[in-house]
Formats: sequence, structure tokens, C-alpha cells
Amino acid sequence: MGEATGGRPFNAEAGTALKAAALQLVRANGYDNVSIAAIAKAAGVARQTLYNRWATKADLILEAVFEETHAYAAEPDFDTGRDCRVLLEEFLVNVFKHLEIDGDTLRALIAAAQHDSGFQASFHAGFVKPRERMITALLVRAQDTGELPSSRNPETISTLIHGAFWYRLLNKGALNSAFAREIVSNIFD
Amino acid sequence: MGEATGGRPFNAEAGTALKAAALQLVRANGYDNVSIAAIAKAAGVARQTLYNRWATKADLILEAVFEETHAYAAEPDFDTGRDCRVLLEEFLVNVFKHLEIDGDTLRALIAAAQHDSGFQASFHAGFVKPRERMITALLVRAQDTGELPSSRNPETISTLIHGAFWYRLLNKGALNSAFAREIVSNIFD
DNA sequence: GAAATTAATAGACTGTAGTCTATTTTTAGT
DNA sequence: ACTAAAAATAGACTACAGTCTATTAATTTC
Repeated sequence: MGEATGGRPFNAEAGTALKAAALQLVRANGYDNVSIAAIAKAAGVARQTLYNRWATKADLILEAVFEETHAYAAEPDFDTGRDCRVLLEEFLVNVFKHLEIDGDTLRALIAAAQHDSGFQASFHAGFVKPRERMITALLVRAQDTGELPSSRNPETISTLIHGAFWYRLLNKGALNSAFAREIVSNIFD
Repeated sequence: MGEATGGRPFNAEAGTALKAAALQLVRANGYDNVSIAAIAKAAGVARQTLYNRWATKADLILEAVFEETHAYAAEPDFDTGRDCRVLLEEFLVNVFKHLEIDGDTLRALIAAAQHDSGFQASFHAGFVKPRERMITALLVRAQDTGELPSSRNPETISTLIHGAFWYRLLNKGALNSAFAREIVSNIFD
């Protein structure tokens, strides 16, 4: 059932062009200053074609940003033999570096998730949760190596860490390497 | 300069009715399902009258919620001789109790702040920052009493704590007394 | 080829936030 | 009373997200 036989195929170029146009326009003008119509026009495509692929503006932008994000929030490499606190600090510095570029867009996506529980679910499952798990895993390892007291709960600490930078992001506080150092030293010391 | 002489005075009842109608409708139907027009109509007032007092829907709702909030996020009382960790846990439990009622509204206000930097500024100055300072003050005192190691930075810890519950709030995680206990024990133990 | 199927397109339509304008109402000062 | 000032009201207007419909174009299966 539901096996598609026949029918006009998706135009792959249209999807690519939409993501590229979306990312470029949003970075240049800000999420709220870019209309769906403008993205479609810049991509040279009808507005409805966009809605054929993504349910909302937020879904499109998330996908566009997401594809660029793997480079930044890569899983920390455990096998370099370095301390977990160093790995955590590096990870945070990388994330903050990405947020210099897409932080405003991320803020807008977090806001969009508050209006739309469908988007909230996919944002959380595809973006938020995986990053939370990376840090939890790192903290579990830190307990194995004895860097982090076993009295701590890695999941709670992970929530504290993510929360801290969400809080800074949403309140437009500074997200720089000094803050990364602060977080790490207040968790590990 | 700017001294108002003459002119029709504000109708105080209109403002009161607007806040009451706004709070009631938003709690019943959710922020995004209540239009400005519906609030004005419920208050028996013209739509423009609302805009004469508040710049945006968010400003109105914030004020309406804020007036009910003092009861919940009251400054912890330092003079009861109890441990700071107990005071912090109680404070968090009170905040979470309020969020059972207005958590969805708060989520919507945080979202609104991401679209509107004017609202962001007043939300931060009037609502966010004062609560942040309460917890920072409590943590400073905890260092005085020796409950919290002096190696910690109270401002950073305050950010971690607030961040944790913003993160839970925005991701629709549980905000209950167990979470309050978790936070406190991972900060103090 | 013909039929069935699905994408692409164009454009009408709805609902809402916020702006703007013109008119009327209520007040203070003279 | 009269005037100036500012609030209240009614309603037009813009811009946008998202929905819906009808038409046309590109495919696969038979």
C-alpha cells in the first residue's frame, strides 16, 4: 500500500535551490525578514513547490542549517587520550563558533518550535536530543576516568550545560570561549 | 517638558479589563489561539485602545502574567536560619508550580522575545534578570555559609540553573519537585 | 500510445498583527 | 464658553503564513 507507481518525480534541483536560497537570505536578512514568497522567488520556483517538501518555513530552514551543522558539532573524539574536560571545552567552543553564524537563526527556530508542536517534535528529535546525548556520553566517560565525581548525574549536568547556553543564546548574552571555560570549570572543579 | 496638561485621561477600567480578559483567554485557549481582536472584544473595548497602552500582544500578556507572579517567585527569606540548598529547592519548586499554570504562556513570551528586540529588552529587564539575581544572591550567601565551594562562580551557577529550567520548559520536559532536587543536589554535592 | 499518478505552477482565499487615519469624547486651563 | 490636548472608537490598509483549487507537465505501467 502507498507504493508510488508512476507520477512526475521530484525536481531535485528545486529542493537544493530552495535550501540554498533560504540559507543565504536568512543569514543576510534574518529569519523574520524573509518571507516564504521571497525564498521561492529567489529559488526560481513556485511557492507551493516549497510546501510540497516542507510543512513550514521552520522545517525548511532547519534542514538548510542542519546540513551545515555537522561540521561544527561533530562528536568529540574520545580516542585522543585527552581529558574529558578539554574535550568538553573544545566541543562548546565549536558550538559557539557556529552560533556566531547561525545563532540568530537558531533563536528563531527555537521560537518557531514554541508555536508548532509538530516542528517542535522534529527539531527536538533531529537536532536537540542528539546534541544532548553527546554531552551526556562525554560526562559518563568523565565519571569512568574519575574526572567527574560519581555522585553527579550526567543527564542532569548535560541539561545544566545545554540550558546555560540556550539561556545565553535566547537572552543574547555572550557565547565565547571564556563562557565555555567558565562552564567547564564550574562543572569539574 | 512633556508635562501633560489637559487631555482625556486613561480609562483605568479599560486597562484592567484588558489584562483580565487577556489572562483568562490565554490560559484557557493558549497564547497563539487568542487574537488581539478577541481580547479587545472580551474586554469591551476598541482594539486601538489596547495598542494605546501596550506596543504588542506580548507586552500586554507579560504585564498580566507578571502581576500574578510575585506570589510565586518571592525572594527567598534568608532569615529563617535554614540551609541555602533548602531555600533554593523551595524556590525552584515554587517557580515550577507557577509554570504548571503559566508555563505555556511563558514559552510563548520567550518565543515572542525572539522576534521583537524591544520586547526582549523589557522582558529581560523586568522579568528574567531579577530572577537571575535572586538565585545569584542566594548562591553568594551559600558560599558565605560554606555550603558552596568558593571555587564556584555564583553567576555562572545561576546561569546553569536558570538555563536548565528554560531548557526543560522550552523542550516540554518535566518540571517537578524531583527535577528541583536533582538540580540542587548536582550543584551542592 | 493511453491511462493513471504525482509534481509544478498560478493564483484565489483566510486569518492575524500591527499601522494609520478620521472622528468623537473627555478633560484642564484660560 | 472656548481652546488645546489627548483618549476612545471605527474601520481601512499592508504584509505574511498557510490552505485550497484548477491546470499543466513529466513519469511509469499496461
